[in-house]
Amino acid sequence: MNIEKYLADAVRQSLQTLYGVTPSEEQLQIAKTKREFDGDFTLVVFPLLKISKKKPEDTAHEIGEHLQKSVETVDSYNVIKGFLNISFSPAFWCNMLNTAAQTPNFGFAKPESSATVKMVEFSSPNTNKPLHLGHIRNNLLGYSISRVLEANGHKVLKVNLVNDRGIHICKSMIAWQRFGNGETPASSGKKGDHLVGDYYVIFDREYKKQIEELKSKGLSEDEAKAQAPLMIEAQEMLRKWEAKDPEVYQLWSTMNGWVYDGFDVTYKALGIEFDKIYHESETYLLGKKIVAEGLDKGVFHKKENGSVWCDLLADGLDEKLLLRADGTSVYMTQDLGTAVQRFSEYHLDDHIYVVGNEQEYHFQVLRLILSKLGYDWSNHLYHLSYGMVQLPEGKMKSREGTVVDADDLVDEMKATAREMSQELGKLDELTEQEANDIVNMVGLGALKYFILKVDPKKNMTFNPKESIDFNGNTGPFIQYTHARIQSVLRKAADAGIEVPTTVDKVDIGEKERELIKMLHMFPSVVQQAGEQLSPALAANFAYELVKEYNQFYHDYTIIKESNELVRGLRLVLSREVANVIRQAMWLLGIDVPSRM
RNA sequence: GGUCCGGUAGCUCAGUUGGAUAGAGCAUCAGCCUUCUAAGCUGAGGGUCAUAGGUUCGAAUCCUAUCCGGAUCACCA
Repeated sequence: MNIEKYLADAVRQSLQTLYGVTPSEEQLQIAKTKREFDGDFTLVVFPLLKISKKKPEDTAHEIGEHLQKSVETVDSYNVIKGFLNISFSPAFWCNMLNTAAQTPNFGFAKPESSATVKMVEFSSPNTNKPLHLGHIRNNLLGYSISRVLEANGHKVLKVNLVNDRGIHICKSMIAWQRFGNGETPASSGKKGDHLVGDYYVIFDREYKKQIEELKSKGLSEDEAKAQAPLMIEAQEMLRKWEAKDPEVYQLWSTMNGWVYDGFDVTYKALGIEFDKIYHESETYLLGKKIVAEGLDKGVFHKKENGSVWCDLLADGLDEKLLLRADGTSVYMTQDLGTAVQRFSEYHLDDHIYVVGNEQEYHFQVLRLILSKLGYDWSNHLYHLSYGMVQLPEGKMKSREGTVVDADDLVDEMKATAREMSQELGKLDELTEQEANDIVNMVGLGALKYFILKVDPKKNMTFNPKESIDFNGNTGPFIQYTHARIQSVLRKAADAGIEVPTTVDKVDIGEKERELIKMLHMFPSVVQQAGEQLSPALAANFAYELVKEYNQFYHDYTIIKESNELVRGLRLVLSREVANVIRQAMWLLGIDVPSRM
C-alpha cells in the first residue's frame, strides 16, 4: 500500500464532506514531514484555500480535526502556518511493518506474464584497447538499470554490441605485424586486451613519427597524415578485411580472441554478464536495405556522387549521411538496421541505449529517421545518456596514457579493502575463503557505489590520488550496516530468541517510526529509478535508510530489550531493513556481506 | 555561431510534480567503545544555491537574459 495515496484519499473524503468539493490532483500536496516538525506526513493547504475560502490556519485545523475524527489510523495533527502535519497511530505503523515483512521481495514489482520486453544495450567496447574508467561507468549503469527494470516487473534483455572491426582495429593489427615479434598473451604473460592495446599505442607513436618525417620534407599536416605509410597500410588492411582476405581474417580473429579473453576477465571481475553479444563484423552491413527502402519512400535522397542523405533541416537538424559515395555504410546505417532487426526479432517494447552524452545528437537523429520511415516504435528508443568521467586534470586520453585502467582500478580497490579490513581486525577469525569473499565484495562495493550514486547525466570527477572512501556515504558503509544487522540476528538466534512472524501492536519510538516510513518509500524509489533510468535514486535511498538505522542502532537496545513485544518489533524491523538494503544494493549490482 | 547538458559549503555530491530555517559525506575541530560490529554515533564551524530580472501566497526548483564549464553539429564511431 502506498501510504501517501492512502492519506490523499482520506483527505479527499474530508474535503468532500467539509466543503462539498473534490480537489484536483495538483491541489493535493502531501509530503513526508520535515525532520524538525512533529508528524508523519504534511498536507500543504495553500492550494486548498480556494476550496475552503478560509484562512490557511483555519483550513488546516478543520481538515485536521475531521481527519482525526473520521480516520481511525490518524492519531493527531498540528498546524504550523499553512502546513497540516498529520501523525498516524503506532498501531498503523506496526501494521505497515507487518505488510512490508510479509511481502516477498518487498519493493519489487511482481513479474507479470504480460511483462513488457526491454532491451538494454551497454558496454559496447572497441577491441583495440582495454576497458577504462569511462567504460566502467557505462557497464555499471547498464547492468544496474537492467536490474532496476527487472525490479519493475519488466523482462530485460542485456545486450552488448562489440565494435570489432574498422580502421582502429587494423591499426593494432598493423603495429603488431610490424613491431610485435610474434608476441602473444601466452608468450609475454600479458592480458590479451592490454597486449592489443599496447600495439594500438605503438601504432599511434610510430604514425606520429612518420608524419613528422614527412612534414620535414615539406608536406603539409594533412598531406603527411594521409601519406604516412602506416596509415596507408592500415587502410589497405581494412579493404582486405572487408574482402575477407584469409590471412588478414586469420590475424583479426586471433587478436580479437586475445581481447575477448581479456574482456571476459574484466567483466567477471565487475560481475557483469549479458544475454546476448552482437558483433559489428556481423551487423555492419545491416541497414543498407533500410536505406533503399527510404529512397523508395522518398524520405532519403541521393546526391550526384552517389552518397545517400536524409534531410533533417525542417526538424532543426542538419543533413545526415547514410551511405558513402562508395556505397559503404556508416554508424547510423548500422544502427538503423540493428534497431529494425531487434524490434522485429524480439518484439521489443522499449530499447535503451546506454551511451555517453557525446552521442546525444546521434540518437536524436536515429529516432527521427526511424519515425520518418514510419516505424511506430521509434519513440520507444531511449538514450540513457551519461556524463563523462573526468580526472582532476580534465579528460582521460588513452593515447596519452592518462586513462585509469579498469583492471588496475578493480585490483586497487580490492587491495585497499584488504588493507583496511586487516587494520580494523575484521578478518581475524575468518577462513581465507571468507576473507577473500568479503574483501572482494567491499572493494567492488566501494567502486560501484562511488560511480552509481552520482546522477547519470552529470559529469563526474575521479581523483586517483585520493582513493575512493570507505567511510561516510559509501558502499562499504551500507554493506557494513547490513553485516551489523545480520550479526544482531545471529546473536538473537544464538540466545534462542525468535524473530516473530508478525509484530503486535506496541508503542513505537521516533526512530522506529521513521524507519518504517522509509521502508515504505522503497517501492516508489524503485519505480522512480525505472522511470528516470537513474540507479542513483536507489543508491541515495540506501544511504538514507542506513544512516537512519545506525542512529536507531545507537540509541536503542534490541536483543537486551526486556519488553518482549518491543524486542520483537525491533528484530522484525532490523531484519526488514537488512532485506531492503540487500534489495536496494542488488539494484546497483552490489553484494552485501553478512559479516565484515 | 546553432542545439543540448551542467554551475548548490574548501572538495565530492543530494535536494521529489514549486512549499516550512537549503542537506549529507570527505576534510578541520571537540566528544562517545567493561554494553547487540566504532567501516559507527553526537556536536561545532563552513552557503550571495553563477549573476540580474520576471512569474506568485511561496523559487535552488518554472520563464527570460547574461557569465562560466562541458558535449555536439564529419563520406569518424
